[in-house]
Amino acid sequence: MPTDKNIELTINHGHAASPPKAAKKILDVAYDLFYRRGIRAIGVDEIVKRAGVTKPSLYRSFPSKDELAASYLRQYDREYWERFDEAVAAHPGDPRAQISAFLTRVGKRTQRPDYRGCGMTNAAVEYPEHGHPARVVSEANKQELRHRLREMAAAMGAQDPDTLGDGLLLLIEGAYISGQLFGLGGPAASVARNADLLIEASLKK
Amino acid sequence: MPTDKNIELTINHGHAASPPKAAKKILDVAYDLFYRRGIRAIGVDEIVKRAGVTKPSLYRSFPSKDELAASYLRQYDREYWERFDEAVAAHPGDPRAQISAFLTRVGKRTQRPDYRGCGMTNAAVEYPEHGHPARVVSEANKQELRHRLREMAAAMGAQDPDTLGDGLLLLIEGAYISGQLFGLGGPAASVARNADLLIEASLKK
DNA sequence: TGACAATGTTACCGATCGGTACGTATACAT
DNA sequence: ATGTATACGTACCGATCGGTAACATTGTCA
Repeated sequence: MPTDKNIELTINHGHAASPPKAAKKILDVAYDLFYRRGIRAIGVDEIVKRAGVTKPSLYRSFPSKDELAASYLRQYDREYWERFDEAVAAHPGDPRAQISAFLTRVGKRTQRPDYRGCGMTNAAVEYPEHGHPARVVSEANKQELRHRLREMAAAMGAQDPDTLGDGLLLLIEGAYISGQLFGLGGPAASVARNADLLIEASLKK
Repeated sequence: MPTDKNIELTINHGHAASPPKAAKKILDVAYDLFYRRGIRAIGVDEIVKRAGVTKPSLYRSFPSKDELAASYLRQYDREYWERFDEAVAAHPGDPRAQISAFLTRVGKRTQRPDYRGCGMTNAAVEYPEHGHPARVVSEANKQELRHRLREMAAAMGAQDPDTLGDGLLLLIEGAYISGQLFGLGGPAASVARNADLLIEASLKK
């Protein structure tokens, strides 16, 4: 991702206390609304209204609504890998424990009453057209997830690391979706246990 | 689902050869467009244009766009269980083979170049609001799927049938989503193999 | 103080959104 | 032939969509 002219890079450009606080407020509000109610469902008018600013402020910081959505997803991406890396860092050198920690966390998140699934997954569903700014970010996130899972499956000594890594990804995506579909007590609650069973069955004997 | 005032029940009401064919064309076109590009992404104008009819024709057969979307999903639901029951009927009395057959089929479907995921899942993502006509149909479909999978898991002698059933559901939903995210060669291709591993690890020893 | 750049505001654009009032065409029964 | 019911089309509605032109305000420099 070589070109990135978005707000997250220009938010404090020099002057110590010159505040483009509007851009931050806009992104914060857009993040919340896009995640909770969907990107297509939210109009720019509602975003600027809730952010307490006006439309031109939005369009001076973001070239378009689609790019604002992409910025939201880039923010989501950062926080996503933060959570992932926390689980990894908690169990150095033990990929199986890392996965277990991450999936336990995912399982818990999916049981929260306001859980709305994975922002990345949802965006890809909302924008099937290849090349859409939001979808590009989403696809990159998922490719990275697949890559990491396959590597961890190899590190934990799976017979077929690619299959196990992909199996874990299927369980994770299933948890994201069924978390928002079934709510509390849904199948997503069992993602960690099922992943553990799958891992156990996939290791070299 | 006791009340159902929609077109599928009134499409041939008496006169042998004088049905409102407009309604069928509308539903067919809506099915295709809603599935391929998303419900929110498609306006009623495009539907009637592609169907070769006019807007009042649509609103005479369907009370609203939301209800048209619900009708599309009811149609999707019927075809869904048709496919499911075919896999079941192919292996009478052998739930494990039934699941295997269904998941092999799902895996193949997800690898088709124009695959766009599960219409039910996608609709639930597009409409997070509880009670939305489209979401109601989608949730019912998923509840039924969960129920059937848990029953089949019990029938095949799982140690913890509910956990295995839910695990299979997670894999299936993961396949639906990653099928449209990764396309050909994505993780969804391995859904049947991973399900088999999970089943093997979940049976009573 | 004056100049400049950045940010904010008012008011508006054409296009499209879901939905409808109302007139027309066709078929059948009387 | 003429009523009656049904299906379909023309033309339109207000609201909202994403986006912008022109102007006012602000803070930071010299």
